[in-house]
Amino acid sequence: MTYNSTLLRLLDERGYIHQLTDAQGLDALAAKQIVPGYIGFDATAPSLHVGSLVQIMMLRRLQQAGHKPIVVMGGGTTKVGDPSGKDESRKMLTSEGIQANIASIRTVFEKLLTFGDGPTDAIMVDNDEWLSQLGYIELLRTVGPHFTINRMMTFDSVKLRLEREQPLTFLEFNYMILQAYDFRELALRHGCSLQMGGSDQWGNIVNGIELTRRMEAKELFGLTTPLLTTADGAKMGKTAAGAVWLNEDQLPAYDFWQYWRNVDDRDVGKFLRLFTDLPLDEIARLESLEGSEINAAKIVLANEVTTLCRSEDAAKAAEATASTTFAGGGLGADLPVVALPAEGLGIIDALVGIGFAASRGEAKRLIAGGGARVDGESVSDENFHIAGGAEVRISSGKKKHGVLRPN
RNA sequence: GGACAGGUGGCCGAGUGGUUAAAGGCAGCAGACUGUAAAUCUGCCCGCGCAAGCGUACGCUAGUUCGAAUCUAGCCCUGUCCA
Repeated sequence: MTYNSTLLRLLDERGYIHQLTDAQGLDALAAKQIVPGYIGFDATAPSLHVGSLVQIMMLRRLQQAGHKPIVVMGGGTTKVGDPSGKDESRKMLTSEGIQANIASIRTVFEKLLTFGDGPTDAIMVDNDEWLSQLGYIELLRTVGPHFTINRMMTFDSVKLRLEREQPLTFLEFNYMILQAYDFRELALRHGCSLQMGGSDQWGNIVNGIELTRRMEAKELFGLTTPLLTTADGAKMGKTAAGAVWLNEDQLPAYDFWQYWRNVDDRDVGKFLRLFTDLPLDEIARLESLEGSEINAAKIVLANEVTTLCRSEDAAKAAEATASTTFAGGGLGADLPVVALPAEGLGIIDALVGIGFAASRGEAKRLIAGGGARVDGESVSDENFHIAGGAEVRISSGKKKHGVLRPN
């Protein structure tokens, strides 16, 4: 369908919309007034990773379209501890830990959204503010009657667990109630009328809408994004080194840049639309590049996203490092560096030291497989000694490079 | 509280006394081919050691045995059904 509001047109043409509860209703509302909309985020780690970037960008679009983004941090839900994790994740975060995480996560939002007190300025709230105030009996009496177990059992999150015979705790079962409660609370406190989220949040969002309709007779809207996977079917944001973190102190800018530079050909257009502000005709042009020319589009993607999430300088530095490292075979400034003692260093220690191998055994396997290089030359002798005194380039495979620098 | 089924490496999943550091798959790393892509093929994939080897590891603990992921007991956890 075609939309009248800037908001839905923008979200639609850039590929953010998967499901929408009431397209006409939201379209009409967004066309005539400022719509405060929110998305909830986890506070379990000091940084979000690229898996959350779609949601963050959607808040940015909301603001670009003249509406008000509300970032909801799940401080309250985090406090409870996420029981869905496997055996090890029983750790309960302390309040201080959660607050520190929220502060750290906020730095990224500040790059992508404009915060303040204005009508379309973004705000950040913590659901701990209201969730920790809830009394159990009170909650049961007020929201309890609006949920039937019958219906809760039909939600995918519940159904899948039961079908796979995996444990589903009462705590988790209550998540959807708390989430629904959040939406109502935000509607009352901030006039919030839209909740967005990943497609897995659909059920939670709908619950919030229904709860608020029943309790407050207010009409709210929900919108979900498509589940973002890479072209080869993997979930976004995982690489060799683990998650692709948005915060600089969790992942150096050069590695962040490299993640986007190495994206699958088929994902380039989609990612440009979702993760950059480039105009659509420009994206169409980049996307149509074929063969090795698409690499130019990937560089644009990497630069744009790195600029947004980190800084323009970081993007430039990363690109410069990449081009001298890959094209010239030189040493870029952004490469990881390890000190090279005057007496030199064994190849194994060098590989472990710079983090290309987790253990000495792994370093040896890398060497045996022909993947270890010093100054571009493959090293097959695990006793190889790197002479001290001069800067040396060390590589694991063709993509991971580092510098050994005399100290 | 009871009956039954189960708890294996990052994940899934074989394995019921020695030839099992544990089949197979996925994920990951490297090589070849390329475009710092994909697909494909090949090798690697617990730690230490140049190596023979050593140390850890199959929910936890204690046993049986020359020898246990495999047998026994207790405990913890999960599922299904029952109270």
